[in-house]
Amino acid sequence: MARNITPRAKDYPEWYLDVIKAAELADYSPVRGCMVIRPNGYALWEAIQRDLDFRFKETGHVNAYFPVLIPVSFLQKEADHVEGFAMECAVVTHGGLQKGDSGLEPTGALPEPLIIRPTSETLFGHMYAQWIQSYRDLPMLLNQWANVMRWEMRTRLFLRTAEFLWQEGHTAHETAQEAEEETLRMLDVYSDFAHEFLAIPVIKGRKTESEKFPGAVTTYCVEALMQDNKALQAGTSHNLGQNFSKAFEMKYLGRDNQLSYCWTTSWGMSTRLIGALIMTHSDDEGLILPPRVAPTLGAVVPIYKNDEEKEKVVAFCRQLIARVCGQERLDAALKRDHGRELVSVFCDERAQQKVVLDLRDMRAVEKHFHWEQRGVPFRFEIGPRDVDKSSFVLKTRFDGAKNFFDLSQATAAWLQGEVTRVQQAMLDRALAHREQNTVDASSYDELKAALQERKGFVRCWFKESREVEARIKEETRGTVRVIPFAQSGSGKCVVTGEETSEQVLFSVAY
RNA sequence: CGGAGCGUGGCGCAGCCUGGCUAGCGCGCUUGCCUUGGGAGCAAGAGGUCGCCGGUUCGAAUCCGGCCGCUCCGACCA
Repeated sequence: MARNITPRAKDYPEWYLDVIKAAELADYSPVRGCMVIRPNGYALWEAIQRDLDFRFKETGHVNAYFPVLIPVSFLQKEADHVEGFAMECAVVTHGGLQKGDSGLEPTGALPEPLIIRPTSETLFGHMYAQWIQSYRDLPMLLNQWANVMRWEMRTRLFLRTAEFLWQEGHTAHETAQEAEEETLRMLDVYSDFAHEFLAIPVIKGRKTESEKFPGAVTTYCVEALMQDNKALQAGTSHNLGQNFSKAFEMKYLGRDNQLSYCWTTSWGMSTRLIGALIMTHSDDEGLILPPRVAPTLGAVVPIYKNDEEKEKVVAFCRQLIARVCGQERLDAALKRDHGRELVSVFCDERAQQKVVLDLRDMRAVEKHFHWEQRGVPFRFEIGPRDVDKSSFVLKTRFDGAKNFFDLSQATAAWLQGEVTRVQQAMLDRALAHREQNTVDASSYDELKAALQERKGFVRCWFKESREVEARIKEETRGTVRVIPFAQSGSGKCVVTGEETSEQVLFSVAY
């Protein structure tokens, strides 16, 4: 159907890139591994930021901004951390350029090289050490929205790029228990956000030792399953224990008048979520956005044959928009967008969502494809026949449903009802996909077969072991994605036969 | 970094093996007409140092050498 999009069944990675291109979400940059996030894509990130940021504020966090450059010596202070990140750091060695024989060349070598942050634990540690004096300064609950850089070998738009946008929360606490509570609280925030806002079902749990964050005591994660049955880590929350506070001398004078090291955490979600959004919901026709996320919630497409019909139909479209968005918002939009072919009417300023009246001089069918590929959740189709009946057609993007409504039914509350309904239906559909693609394995052969056949999440009893995990990864490309919190009973490890009380989910991951 | 492939208008490609006139085609773009309930049609246009550097030759997109870049597959990863 969509002639510019490769069907998923033919080539899933190609489909993914086609969807991004068709929806104009991102483009490649002149620099290898980097991407330009285009307005349609950035609007998704803004929507994610708005909702997530509110959840951070609700849980007592405040935002700050830390610089992008970090002294190399900082990275060295925590042994595991260096080892984990050293190879993927971009390094700044010079402060200037001069004209040389073959064009501009670096000059002014720095006494100590700087790294472009791959993450900011070290810098937060350094500052926290200065800001935290006593238990009265705790907990310290900061977050920052920032870019980070990791020199990746291979990149994919949104899923893995050299530079990406994210938020990183960094907190310091008085006790180990408080830090653990914070780590788990933020994991809940991530899980709720994924379900409620992105309509992406995720599984909460813990990472194995080999998958955890370099420098963490424990890493928790929310893990999602994509349409092609590969897993995607959607967010992580780390309990850093006292590893960083010892490395950076983050000490506080306690209620007992003794100096103690802080207990710290960090947690993050990134622009990778946009990739998750695409690979969870979209279809062969293009992008599908959950209605709460969509910057353009609805597109109104008038259908007409001649000027007389056009006038009649467009007037009706305005009536419809006035009912759904409010007359004042429509008037403001008509004034602002006067003479433009697309009139954007806010239906919710706070959520920055709008309904667009499409007055472009194109055939209606082409407009349909246009909005469809961009994932707009609702399309209002209005032709002369509808005007005569005082009705309109509502097409729902996620299931292709076409329904007739009377103009009198169209209200802001009605649209919100549709939003709620579709949002839930999309979550349900994604959840059903995950459940249908979660299988059990009771032997190593079954595990191997399931991973090789890309069955999705493969659940089995497993006794955690670096060596065994490495072997399985070698043989199947599969890894332990998550050790879910929800556990009951015990069984024998499918590989070693040892008794264990943990079932894990294996999968091949992005 | 190892293996494979590819660089020709914005995108996708043909031409290269076997050198030769003005470098083609599809999509897209611009203008006009005509159309408009699932990607119409016609007409006229705009747009290319054939990745870069060098060599062979009367003559190079085409042959030779070097370099650069990109994509895919592995090792590494939010």
